[in-house]
Amino acid sequence: MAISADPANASAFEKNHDHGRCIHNAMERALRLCKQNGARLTPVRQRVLELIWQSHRPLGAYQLLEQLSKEGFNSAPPTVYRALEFLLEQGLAHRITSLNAFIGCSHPGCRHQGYFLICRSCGSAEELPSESLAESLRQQVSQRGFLVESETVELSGLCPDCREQESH
Amino acid sequence: MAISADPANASAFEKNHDHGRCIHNAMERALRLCKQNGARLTPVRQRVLELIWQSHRPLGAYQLLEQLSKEGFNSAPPTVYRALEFLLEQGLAHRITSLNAFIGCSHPGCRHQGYFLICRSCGSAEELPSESLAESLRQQVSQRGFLVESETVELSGLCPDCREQESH
DNA sequence: AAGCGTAATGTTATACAGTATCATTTGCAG
DNA sequence: CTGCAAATGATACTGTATAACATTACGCTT
Repeated sequence: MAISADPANASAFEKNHDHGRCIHNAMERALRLCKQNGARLTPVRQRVLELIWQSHRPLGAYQLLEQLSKEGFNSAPPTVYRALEFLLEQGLAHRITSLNAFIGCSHPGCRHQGYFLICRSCGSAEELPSESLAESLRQQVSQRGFLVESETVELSGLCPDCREQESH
Repeated sequence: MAISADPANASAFEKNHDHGRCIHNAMERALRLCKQNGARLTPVRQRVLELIWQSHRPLGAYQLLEQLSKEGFNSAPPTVYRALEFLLEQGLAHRITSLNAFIGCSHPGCRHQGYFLICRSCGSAEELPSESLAESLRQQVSQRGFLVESETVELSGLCPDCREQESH
């Protein structure tokens, strides 16, 4: 599999991109967006965001909690759930319902629902930004007079890399 | 809103269809399918299937459990989860991930993933059998070399009836 | 700089969802 | 009727998420 041209904006399924830079960029964007919205990216919130960016795999609330606890943060469930709620509100993270887990949003700022591809083998999840898909969903549904307010679209299977592995 | 032509096969959002008949039909089909597959539709399993058919709204495992308990069935969680597992395997029920709840399958027998429209106001959920949607999902995704094994597509919002209500 | 209101965090407890494990019973093929 | 496999019973536990209330920190006004 080829390495994407821009290492800071690579696919989650690209195992070799410059992840340090990738996280750094994400944090910069997050700070900018929060300032812009008059929202406070406090230490816990920032740290949670970093953690869910660090692994390109969705993380559960209690995994995050454990890490936070190691780092001296308060370690009761509400702490992490509040931080996550904030990040979801600001459009900085997504929730992966089918995994009870959370992941950083790869296109923060623009209002959107995430459509996700989740690899059952390596656990990575990638956001699928497809306007045409959104369009065809909307079309199907409005035909029936249904008003869509939120969408959960999560496809699970094998990412290109793992698919290759398994065929050996 | 008009009453659908076939009362036994109405939309979940049709509040006035012949629901007794609707359940009856579902149970007949279920029995036939199980016999066909050499699977045993035991009393708990049958009752759970009836319960999730009765309300056109997805029911949580513990709601089901409570009802079973009232009716003298064993009332420990594994009982209901086993029954649900069986029904999912047989393609008689679906799981609605975003609600942690379960609903009867309206097209049992044919292998398919359910795409769901869920009304946040009345709680009904309806299966959206859209081949074209499935097609466009598959297309988007195979472009990226991803192999889809299972799909979760759940759209939440307002059903036609509730939409009307709210506009008053 | 002091005081004040709101937002954020701390703390405890509990609700809700799902599974592991092992014992017991039931249904059915031989 | 016997012996195996499938189904159920029973207990305990793991994991996910929120309610409720106390306390602290922040930023604005005066």
